[in-house]
Amino acid sequence: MARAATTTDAFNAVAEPRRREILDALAGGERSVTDLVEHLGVAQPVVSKHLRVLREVGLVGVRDEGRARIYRLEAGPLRAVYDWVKGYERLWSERFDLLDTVLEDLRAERGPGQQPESPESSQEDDHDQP
Amino acid sequence: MARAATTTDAFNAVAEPRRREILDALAGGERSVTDLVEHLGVAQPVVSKHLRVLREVGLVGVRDEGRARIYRLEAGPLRAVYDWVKGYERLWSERFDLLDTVLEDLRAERGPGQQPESPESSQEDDHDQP
DNA sequence: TTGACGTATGCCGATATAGGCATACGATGG
DNA sequence: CCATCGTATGCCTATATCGGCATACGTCAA
Repeated sequence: MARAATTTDAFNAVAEPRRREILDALAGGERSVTDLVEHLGVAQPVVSKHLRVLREVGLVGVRDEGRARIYRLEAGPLRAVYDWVKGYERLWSERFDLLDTVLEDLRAERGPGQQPESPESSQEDDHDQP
Repeated sequence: MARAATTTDAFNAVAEPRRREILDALAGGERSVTDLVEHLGVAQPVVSKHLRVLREVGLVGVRDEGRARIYRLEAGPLRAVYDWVKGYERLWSERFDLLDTVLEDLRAERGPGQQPESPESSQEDDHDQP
């Protein structure tokens, strides 16, 4: 067996940095291939090939305008990536690990039978690294 | 040039579904290799190899316990993925907002007891598979 | 020690990739 | 019709991959 095709899903398509750059560029608005070629500073066939991959996973859409092809971002498939990685958000902050420990300690101190006050509601703190 | 190594970064490491499964499993707590083998239902060498990749990008850590090796999640590197994809979140939300607007308009147009005018909404969708 | 256990590694084969280069192709303007 | 522009595609090479299988390695129990 070989590695999964880049066109398998957004995860694989987006693993390539150049393709991320393309998406980043398109996030600023529609662009023609030539536009992207200039923006990325790589050969045109390279860009066209990456665009093909992105199109196949539904991350970009195309529109014909005269002899040019205008590409646009279609972020939908990224949602799978987002949804997956989002679940790990709370895990990468050491500070948060510390907080976890503290909370656990508190819970323990309070003793069994006591409920911690609705910890479910405080979900959206932004845990940044110092 | 070939495709970037899976050990290049979290993006590449995580493109493999099996490795995501491993991380998901480890999110529930430390696990030995045998544990993971059972959990995933694949051959042991396969698991060991995936774990190697994950270790090389810093997504897991190991600890020796007797003859077993206990792996733990180390989510840090996922932050790069999260930070990148997070920027796109609002784009599919916007889409929904748009949809909401359209639906609202339709509802308003229809009014109490009115029919919606045949919506010619469907835009592009050029999902092609050559 | 011997042997069983838990893991890691080596080798193989089939498959794809990314980019370089040349070229094919459709649209447009003389 | 012909030349040119804007893009896509084909061919090529070097390189990795993932999984299967066998096996090496370290640890623990008799």
